[in-house]
Amino acid sequence: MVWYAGAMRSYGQFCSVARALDVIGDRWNLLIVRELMLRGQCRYTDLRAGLPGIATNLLADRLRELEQAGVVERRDAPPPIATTVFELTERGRKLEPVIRELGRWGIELMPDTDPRLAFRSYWLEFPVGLYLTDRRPDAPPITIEVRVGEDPMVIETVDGEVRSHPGSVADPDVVLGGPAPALLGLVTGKLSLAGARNRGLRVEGDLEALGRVLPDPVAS
Amino acid sequence: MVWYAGAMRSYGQFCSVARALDVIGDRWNLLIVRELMLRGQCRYTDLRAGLPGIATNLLADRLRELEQAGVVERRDAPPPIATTVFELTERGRKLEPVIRELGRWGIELMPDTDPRLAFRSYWLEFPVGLYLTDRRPDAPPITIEVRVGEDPMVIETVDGEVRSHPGSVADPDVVLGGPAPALLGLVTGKLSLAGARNRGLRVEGDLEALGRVLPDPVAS
DNA sequence: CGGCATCCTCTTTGATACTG
DNA sequence: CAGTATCAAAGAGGATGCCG
Repeated sequence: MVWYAGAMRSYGQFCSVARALDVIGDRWNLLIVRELMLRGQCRYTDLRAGLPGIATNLLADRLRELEQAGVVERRDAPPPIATTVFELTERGRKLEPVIRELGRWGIELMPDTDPRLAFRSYWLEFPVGLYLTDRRPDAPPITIEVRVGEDPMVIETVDGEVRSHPGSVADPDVVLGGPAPALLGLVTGKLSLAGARNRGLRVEGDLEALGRVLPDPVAS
Repeated sequence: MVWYAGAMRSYGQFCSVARALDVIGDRWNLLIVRELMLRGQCRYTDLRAGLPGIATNLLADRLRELEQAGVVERRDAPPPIATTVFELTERGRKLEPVIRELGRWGIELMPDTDPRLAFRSYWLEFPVGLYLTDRRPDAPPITIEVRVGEDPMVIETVDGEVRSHPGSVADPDVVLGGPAPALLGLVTGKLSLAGARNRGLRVEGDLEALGRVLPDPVAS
């Protein structure tokens, strides 16, 4: 069967914004890029797990289109693994500012609470990178383990920067748990520590280490 | 008739990138924002003119959704004008970084030539702001008139910055004309002045003034 | 005119089932 | 695991009509 890979509907405008949207403006496309950006190499099944609700044929279509547009690369992993992995190309990685600005803009639209929404812990990496800063870069580094959603995540101070990534850590300075909206409110400064606890946040460990990276809260 | 304003399909994810796309991810939405950002207040008909190909019912639907989401504001202009105008709200204006990063990313995907694409001269304002700089901010200001597409546009140096806006100017230092791809190539540095002329660019006036704001070309 | 609403057709999406 | 096949529902595109 031949069908010329989607033909890629275009706005037909000589404008770089419109051209960008020709390529990554279709539904799901930027979320596929988000997944690959946050998790690196992904298998087809990993992507499905991070994109709840996507139809499997749509994911296959989109990956083909993004590959053709030079945003995504497909590689057949070597023998021991024997599976296909997808990852961003250089062009795809250049979408990071777009995704980050979208995420920044979307923060104000986040619901205070809605238990029906899907959640993956690594989605918190964007707000963590945007809102947390190390106020005492010369002090010894700290680590915070976040237990929200399925998999744990680590926040750590490295050379004055605050990084985060999936995974666990031995003997963290702080352990955070509870519902995602409470944690997000704490990270963005929309909730104070007390306010976040009211919303179900659980905090164990060194509160001073936590305060070192949190922004000043603007509300309760 | 009741129809609950589009119900606004959602990805259903607790992620600010997904939330942003819930609101401005639908087809045409970001281009509507682009139009309002570049042109300010617009009438319905102005928007249609800047969005060739949009179905009229879709534009009406989208404007209602964007209004409901607090991105766009509708105002009935006072008696003498007696028409409705649309403009961005504060939240809408905050989309500027998103649009700018999209435009930056899309530059590399622009075709070298394609006469079938629609074009409006004010669409050049994004690349102008991204690529042109005043290399001699202390020298007297200069003005460049661009005659590409239907309406003229002015580029001028103001306090060391390069600004652009629709309109004309008396006695400009340089007048540029010709096909849009040639002008874009010149602005982004993908074409030298000679290369742009080969592609149909017309230049009249003070070449030195022009060189003062252009980037170093990276190719011919 | 300016600002839509309706009607119709075509394409895209979503849900589910099935396959090498 | 990495998709393809199928089908119903929703959305997009185009033409036209309506009303102040």
